[in-house]
Amino acid sequence: MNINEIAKLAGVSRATVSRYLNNGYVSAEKKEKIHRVIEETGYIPSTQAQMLRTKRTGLVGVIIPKINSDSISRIVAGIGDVLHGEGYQLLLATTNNDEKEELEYLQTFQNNHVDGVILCGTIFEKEHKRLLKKYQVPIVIVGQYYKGEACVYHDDCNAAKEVTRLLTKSCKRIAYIGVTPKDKAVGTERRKGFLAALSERSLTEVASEQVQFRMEDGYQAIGRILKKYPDTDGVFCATDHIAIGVLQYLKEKDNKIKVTGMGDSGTATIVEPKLSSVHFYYRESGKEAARVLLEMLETQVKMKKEIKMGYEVIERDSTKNW
Amino acid sequence: MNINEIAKLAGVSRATVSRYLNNGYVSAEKKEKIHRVIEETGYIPSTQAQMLRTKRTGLVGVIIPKINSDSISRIVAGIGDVLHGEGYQLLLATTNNDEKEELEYLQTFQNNHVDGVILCGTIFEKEHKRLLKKYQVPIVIVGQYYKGEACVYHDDCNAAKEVTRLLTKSCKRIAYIGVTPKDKAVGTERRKGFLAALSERSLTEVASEQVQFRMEDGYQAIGRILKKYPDTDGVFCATDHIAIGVLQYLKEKDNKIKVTGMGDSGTATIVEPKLSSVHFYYRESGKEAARVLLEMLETQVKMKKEIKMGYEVIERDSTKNW
DNA sequence: GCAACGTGTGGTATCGTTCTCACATCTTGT
DNA sequence: ACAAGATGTGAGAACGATACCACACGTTGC
Repeated sequence: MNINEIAKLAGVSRATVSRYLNNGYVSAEKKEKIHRVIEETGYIPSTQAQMLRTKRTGLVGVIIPKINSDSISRIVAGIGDVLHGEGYQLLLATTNNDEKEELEYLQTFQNNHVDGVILCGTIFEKEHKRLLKKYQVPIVIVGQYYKGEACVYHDDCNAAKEVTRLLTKSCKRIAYIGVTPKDKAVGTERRKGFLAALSERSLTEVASEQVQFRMEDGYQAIGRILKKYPDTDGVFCATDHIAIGVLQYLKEKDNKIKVTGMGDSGTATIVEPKLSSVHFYYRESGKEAARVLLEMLETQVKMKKEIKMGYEVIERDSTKNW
Repeated sequence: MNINEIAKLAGVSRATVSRYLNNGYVSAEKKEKIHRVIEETGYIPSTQAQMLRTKRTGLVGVIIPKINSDSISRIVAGIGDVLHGEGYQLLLATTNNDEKEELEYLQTFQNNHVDGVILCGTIFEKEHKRLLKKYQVPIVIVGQYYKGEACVYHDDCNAAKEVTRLLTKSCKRIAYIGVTPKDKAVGTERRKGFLAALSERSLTEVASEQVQFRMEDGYQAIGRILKKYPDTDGVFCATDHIAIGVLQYLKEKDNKIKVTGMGDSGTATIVEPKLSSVHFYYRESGKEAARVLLEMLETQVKMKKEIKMGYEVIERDSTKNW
């Protein structure tokens, strides 16, 4: 069932059917006829043919490190909120934190397929910069500041600074557990904020560990730290996941030092003690990124809008006496 | 840059370039020439044109109620594991638990766009049955048993039964908190298993609440139950989320009755007491569903394979004396 | 010697749309 | 009354690939 058949059945030309489906400029009489035929046959235009002809796919590629993450699934949900409403579908690509896969997907998406890309990135190396510099498809980066491209990011530095103050107000020997500085947002910025808060009080960190994003990493890191510096009285963790691993260790050892996380994951209020953390409006970030992309798609202009999202420090029990 | 240009530059016909890209049957000499031209120009075949011509899109539609869920994100991850490897991309559609949206996406996907569909369904009503009966696109249902279609589902009934035994071995006045029976897997089957375990010991439930999937629902439901039946000594919850809400309430009231969940979400080991639950191999379910779909895509046969996945009961602290 | 087959090649039709153009008709304003 | 514009229509050319067909050549086997 194609547009030709419909045209024949309705006794009009193919072009008129096409207009009926798109512009207008069709007489009421023929409109009625075409409408009836389409109704009867259940005809639906071939998206493939439309894609070929119009160069629009109605697809937006979303590249994420992994789906099974609180923050990322919220971002994706936000993107969906906005884009689904505008008739776009999300083409999801998970990279499993593999930089090479990420680059591959960027390539794939660029070549074809999608009208735009939203990149939920973590690490940007030379290869990324080269690729992004001459990227053909509208792209928005979310979760990281990236000079020269549209991006929606979080005020990681100040957020980290403020949450660290929950520690510095009562602790003197504070340790740091974070991630690789290659991750500018989570690794570098949060560390910068952490150190800024310490120097406000003329403190220096007791110890610093660099780990992955998993709970076990936090668990083990705090073990190493406490072994070496048993008098540590506060721990800053770059993510809630890490912090929860830390709490688990502390509970086992019945060591009630203070802990902060970042991200306010769903589990932050479930652990005991409830975790002090920073809430980022991830869903909003996703929405915002989608809106910027939409704007680029509509105007066809590559604008390098940079949107910094707010945050909210939430003090719970892990920075009190528990 | 299209296949014509490449053909011209390489001094061969368009067809030969096409063969070079697909079958073979090209002389070494021309292969070399074409290869060089493609290399130089960075030419990439238009997916849109390929889609139109071949009727293959390389896309698989995945319909899920919401992305921000432990079980679902694991299923999606599993689907991705398998399908990405075979050159398919996932087209994600979230329905926000809205039946109408789900039907819409099913329609959208059927009409065009995708080679196959994986439906992560919850509720199947008349409308679904009508639609699925004459569905044109290979489809696999995951998470629910569905007669007449390929499906990958879990042994919810026996899993619920076994996990309930963790309660019946020491409790006599057991309450039930579940979800709507419209959800066959989570609502009906799990309840059936629960009741079966009770009757093994000639027990009857003390109370039964039907709620949504959120933590707050569990929190409030257990409040209502304990108000009416303060001597309740065990609670079966149809999902971990609900159970965690229940635990939160119990901790606040310092009431240490026994609790079970189902699904073994990431938070089950984080709450205090650690939650006894059932582990479903969601990621495997996703993989399995993807494999079944692949088989259907390859053979072009609509097979109604039904795969029941295993489970593992995990006893933790919430069914011990905590 | 020639039928049968495998290999290699190009021409052309085709997929199902939308776009451009030419032209016809119907409203306006002056 | 007539130009200018809005409205309405269809023919035919794209879009960029693959599929099908015809044909050419070289090798076999009998």
